[in-house]
Formats: sequence, C-alpha cells, structure tokens
Amino acid sequence: MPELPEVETIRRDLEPLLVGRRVVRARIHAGAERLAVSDAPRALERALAGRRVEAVGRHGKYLTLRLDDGRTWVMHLRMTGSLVHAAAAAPPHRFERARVDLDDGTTLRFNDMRKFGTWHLVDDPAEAMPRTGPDALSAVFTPGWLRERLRGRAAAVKAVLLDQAVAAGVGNIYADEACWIAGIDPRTPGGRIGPVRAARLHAAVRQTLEEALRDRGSSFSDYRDGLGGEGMHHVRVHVFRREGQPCGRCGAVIRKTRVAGRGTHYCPRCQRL
DNA sequence: ACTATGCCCTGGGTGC
DNA sequence: TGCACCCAGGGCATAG
Repeated sequence: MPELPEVETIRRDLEPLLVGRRVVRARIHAGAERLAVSDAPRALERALAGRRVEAVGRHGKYLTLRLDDGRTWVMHLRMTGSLVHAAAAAPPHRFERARVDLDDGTTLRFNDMRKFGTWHLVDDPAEAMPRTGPDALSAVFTPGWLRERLRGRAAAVKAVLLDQAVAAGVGNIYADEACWIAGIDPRTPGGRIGPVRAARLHAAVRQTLEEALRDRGSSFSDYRDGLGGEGMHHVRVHVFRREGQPCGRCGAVIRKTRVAGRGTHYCPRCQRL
C-alpha cells in the first residue's frame, strides 16, 4: 500500500534516473488497458513516445512526471502498484502491466497485481487529482487546517484523516499509526476533537509520515521502492496489523475493528474517545 | 453538505 | 489435494 512515505521514496529514487531522459517507447500490456485513464492506451503510448522528463514530483500519493511538452504524466499506484527502474534485459515481474523504454537503454516497469493503478496525461496535474487537498507534509497542512476540517464532523476521526481533501498522502497504515501516537481512538467523531487534540493529531501525522520516510516506507506486502527494494518501516509500526500483540506504550492487547470500511488497529487502553 | 455502501481486481489465507 | 469463500483497500460513483 504505497502511501505518502512510499511514493516519496519512489520519487527520490527515480528523480536522478529520469530527469533529462527521453521516452523511446511506452507499452501498456494486454489486459491492463484500464491503466490509461485520460486517453485510450494506444493514444497514451503515442503521446508519451519522444517526450523528455523534466521533473519528478509528488502530491499526496500521486507521482507527477512533468514532460517537455508542458504536460504532466500523473501516476497512482493504488494498493499493489510499483514503479521500478530496471535494466532493459531484466525479466518482467509476474504482474508487469506496462513498460517504458528510455533513451539511455534503461527501462521503467509498472507492476500491479490488482490492476487498480492509473496513468493520466494532462495539461494541469490538478485535473488528475480532483478531490485532493494539501499534501500532508506541506506547509498548507497546519494544526488549524486539520482542526477546521474536523469541526462539526460526525464521521470518525480516522475517516477524516483518510479523506485526501484533508491531508493528501495519509492512508490506512499511517492513519492508524497517527491515532495511536496521538492517543486518540480512531472511532472518535471528528467534531469531538478540540484544538488541543487536533494539534496533537497533526503532529502525530507528521511524525509517523516522517519516520516512515526515513525508513524508506513500509513493505507489508507489495510495496517496492523505485529500485525494486523493500521498505523497513513495517517492522516498527505501533498498531497496524499488530492485533493480538501488546501495545508498546501500555502493554494492553492491540485490537482490530472496522472504521470507514477499513481494517483499523488501536490500543483499547491508551487511545481515548 | 455529509455519510455510508458497493465497485473495481486478484492473490493469499482459511475452513471443510 | 481441492475447492469455495472471504479478505485486503484507494478512489470513485451512487444512494440516502
């Protein structure tokens, strides 16, 4: 599940390998046609051919490759996608869905078991990420911003954290981790979070994302970095997928429930409603 | 405007 | 060993 720390790790890996490179050929494999959202697959392949990459950016969980014709190639990895730089001769991954040949003889491989990933080619990257607000690591995402988004909401605080319009880049892993760090029960109605706890939650979101980024992300299953390697943060999580194990802060047994349709992990003793 | 639910997709795990 | 079933979930569409 690539979330902000994982996508940023990929961005940092790929930036020096892609900037200045030209696409020789892009191929979306048979069966993966839905990868192409903004154009038909063949049209997207043609539009990418010959373009040079000028910048590799990220907003939330989206990767943005700015091209020399002014357009932006926006990718989303969803749950099981990966974008890996590899030698031309490297054998394809079992779930390779697309391949991009570059002008230095190397390649990019888009692997995605569940075929949920998306590619857009757009004039303005915002077109490809319509319901996306400030990046969770940007200066726009402040304690006050979070407090305003929580105010008056009946939905669970975790549902608010997962809303990409509130904090782009937070996903299921780091929403659970942030709630644990802040000592807040993820089921708490957003409107019950006052300014003090909103500030604590904001700091917790920043902390968990930054720690995971230092660890190059979490590889619970399919996540791979831009070079095909695994992250290291999954061994250091406090609650995510740790149901039945002791809380590292109070020793109580971590529980699992469902919030906002997602598996949700929390400590019943030190996370308060 | 807000909230909840189902859909997409497929491998891995479980129970019989 | 085989098979049916359930689970994982980001973003979107739709319903209430």
